[in-house]
Amino acid sequence: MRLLVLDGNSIINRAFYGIKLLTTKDGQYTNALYGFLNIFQKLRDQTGADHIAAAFDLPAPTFRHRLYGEYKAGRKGMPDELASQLPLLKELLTLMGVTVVEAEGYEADDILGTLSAGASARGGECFIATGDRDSLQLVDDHVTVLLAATKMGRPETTVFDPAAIREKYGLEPAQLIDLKALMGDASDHIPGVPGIGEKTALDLMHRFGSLDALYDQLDSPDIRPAVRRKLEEGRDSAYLSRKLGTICREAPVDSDPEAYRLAPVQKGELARLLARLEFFSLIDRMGLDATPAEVPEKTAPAALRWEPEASAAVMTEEQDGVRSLYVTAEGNREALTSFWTVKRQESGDMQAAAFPPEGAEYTALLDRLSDPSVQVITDDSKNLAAVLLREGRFPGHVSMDTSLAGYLLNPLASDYSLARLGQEYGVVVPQGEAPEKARETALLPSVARMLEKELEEKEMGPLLREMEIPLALVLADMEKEGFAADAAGIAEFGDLLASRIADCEKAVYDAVGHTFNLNSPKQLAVALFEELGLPAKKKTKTGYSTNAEVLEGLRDAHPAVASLLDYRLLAKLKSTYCDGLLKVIGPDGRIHSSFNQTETRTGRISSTEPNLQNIPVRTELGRELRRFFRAREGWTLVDADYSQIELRVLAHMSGDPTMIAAFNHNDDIHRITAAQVFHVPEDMVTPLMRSRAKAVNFGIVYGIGAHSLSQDIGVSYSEAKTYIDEYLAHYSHVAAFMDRLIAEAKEKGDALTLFGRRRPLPELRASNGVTRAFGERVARNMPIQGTAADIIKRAMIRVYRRLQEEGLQARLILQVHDELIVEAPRNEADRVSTLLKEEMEGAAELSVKLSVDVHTGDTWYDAKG
DNA sequence: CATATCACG
DNA sequence: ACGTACGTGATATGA
Repeated sequence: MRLLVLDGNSIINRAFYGIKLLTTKDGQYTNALYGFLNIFQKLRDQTGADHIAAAFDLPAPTFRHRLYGEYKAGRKGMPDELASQLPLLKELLTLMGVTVVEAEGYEADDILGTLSAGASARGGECFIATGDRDSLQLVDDHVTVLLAATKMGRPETTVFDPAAIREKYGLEPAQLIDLKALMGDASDHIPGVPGIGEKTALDLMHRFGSLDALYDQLDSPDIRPAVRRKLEEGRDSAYLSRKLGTICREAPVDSDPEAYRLAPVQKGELARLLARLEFFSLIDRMGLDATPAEVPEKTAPAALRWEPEASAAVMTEEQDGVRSLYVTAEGNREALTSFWTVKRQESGDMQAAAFPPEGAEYTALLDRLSDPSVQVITDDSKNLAAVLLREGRFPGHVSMDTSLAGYLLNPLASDYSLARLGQEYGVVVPQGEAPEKARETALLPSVARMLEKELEEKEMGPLLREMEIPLALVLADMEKEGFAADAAGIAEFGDLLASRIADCEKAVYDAVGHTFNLNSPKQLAVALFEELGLPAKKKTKTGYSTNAEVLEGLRDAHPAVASLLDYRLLAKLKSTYCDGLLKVIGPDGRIHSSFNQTETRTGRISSTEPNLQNIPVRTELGRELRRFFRAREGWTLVDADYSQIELRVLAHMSGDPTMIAAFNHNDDIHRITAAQVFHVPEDMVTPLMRSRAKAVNFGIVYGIGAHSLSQDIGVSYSEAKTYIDEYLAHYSHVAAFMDRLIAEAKEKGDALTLFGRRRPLPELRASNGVTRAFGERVARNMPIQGTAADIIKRAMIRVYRRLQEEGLQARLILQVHDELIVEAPRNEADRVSTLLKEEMEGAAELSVKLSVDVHTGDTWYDAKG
């Protein structure tokens, strides 16, 4: 018999503080539950326990509690974010067959004491799992404590049996009670003997063995007079502490381990609760088949019948004269692609079929996918579009894309696969012999219906159909086109960097006196702050910071620093850009980045493999790289970027007349801001004033704080605060708008863009002030950044259509948040420039004009104004 | 696999 | 005891 007793309160506390806050989409906090379950799994495997109990505090309700109904079991001093997880934890444990043990007026400790005593008395083996050292006094030959601690941010369990305690303290487990009676424990409100700390207490216990023996021999010459006096004065406190520190072993709970034999796991219920908590990985890890009981009847697929040979099936569903085609596609740029299609039969059963890219059926399928009278429902329209474009087809009419819909409904998630959405919406992957991909495909109709409904409720249908789905086609085309890169030029530039890097490296080693790994912040910190004795200014989680800001401050303190800064700059350019880009130039001499449409929390797109949205521009040397991004022979690049789009969005959304007037005045906004903040005429604005005003303008968009602004522009906190106050006084509608954004986000639980895109803000309900402040900054920033993202998405669709309508060969090839790049035959360049400006400026009707600057050139360097 | 750093808007 | 402006992605180190 092996009994594992969990100290529920202690472990959930550790889990809560050890893992950053997590919430489900409806705002239930889950981080502590997640951590607890992971620890639990580990402990169960480690101990091989067949009997498990989980003990929780249940303080006796006081009169006041009863009177005012404020009493909440075991929640003393607990933040709400944690308290709300406690009942769910007990439910989870119960479903896993674990007995939850509580006794009114007793703490978890007392239950640990009682159960371990019971097990010990019956000759069984008992493990106590806790994060609290108190329980060490319970250790004996039958009782082991597994102490959970966090070392260097990593969870670790230390095993304490009697030998381990002897080794660590030189005492028997039971003597730990007396030890604590002497030294006290601030966290437990045990006073101990005032003036006696851990060292003295341990020494006294080693020499006298117990509290009683010590006080019996208080006259012993072995005790220093100062210590003796403290002991005399603290006698009552010591004995009181011993009483307080002794864990009760007779709590009114069943002490027979048999009572805690693991009950059968209630699989269905458990899976359903875990799904509600969005712990999908745990469902798999626990070997539960995700079979929630509450499958919406209308959308529940029956068992999937997999008929590999039944490929001639017609995949359309006809309703009110509209033909629908459900399809998922797999493949990538290089590999051939097959389609999976799904059919809902008369009987309601689902069928999935694979179409390899050959034969008449495949061609027939392509025909249907290109037919604008068929509405296509898919899980990934960008991929579908990519396949069709590669086949030289034009994509037809996609009416639903489950990943894009899932993203609009919750941009905080990270997985929009059918399998994950199915779990979220209670649609089950059918069992059966079919391959997993086919079985997942069968979820498509049900998941699509569920998402459709919720999307309409949240008024985001138009966003899906008129923005995201059309954009997916544009992105697919951009990925297919790619951006021509001059590999030889990049390689040559890399060689140049390599030699300059070697020089810097040598200079640093010479200045420091020995070689080390310059890329290791850890080794670098040792060299700078220990060996050279330079002042360390900032700390990171793991040591001293060596970032550019710190180094910049030390530039003149030691000759190594300047070389080091150069090294960093050059090494970054070489490794990330030269080496990195060379790796991803395709056989066609072009770089085909992936544009991800479901990645960001604000609605922006992101670019990966490689990231073409962070190619250097701010330093002259880095900017050189853009010379290697070029138009193909006989073509040119047309680069168009919005001027101050986020500030214009702010002017519009806030309706601030001063700011609107400033923009319509069509002048330098940072200069105007400077004039107003610093109370000078516009022509008296100095470059310094302008750059500070610019920082304030950015700061406002980011949800400014005076502290950060002062750091950014290097002025005092109070000066930074003055700037912000002046700013908000001048643009008073902006101030009111920001307050309104926060109030609305708090009320609705979401931040919203002008076009109705949402971002849930669980942070606003946090009790932690720092987290809440973050939520407020996001509530201010997301509507602005997100609206700007919406506008450029609209612009991309308009540009794409216009190029098509006008029969131009020019193609969109890149978007960098406020910038679009088109590659055009030379003779189209002028038309394209005009077209870009018109479509981008016309992408939204705001109360300020949208302004776009256009430039052309053979390389990105030349085309970027 | 997390952390630090740094590239972009 | 914390943590200091919004949003991303790639690289290197080191547990």
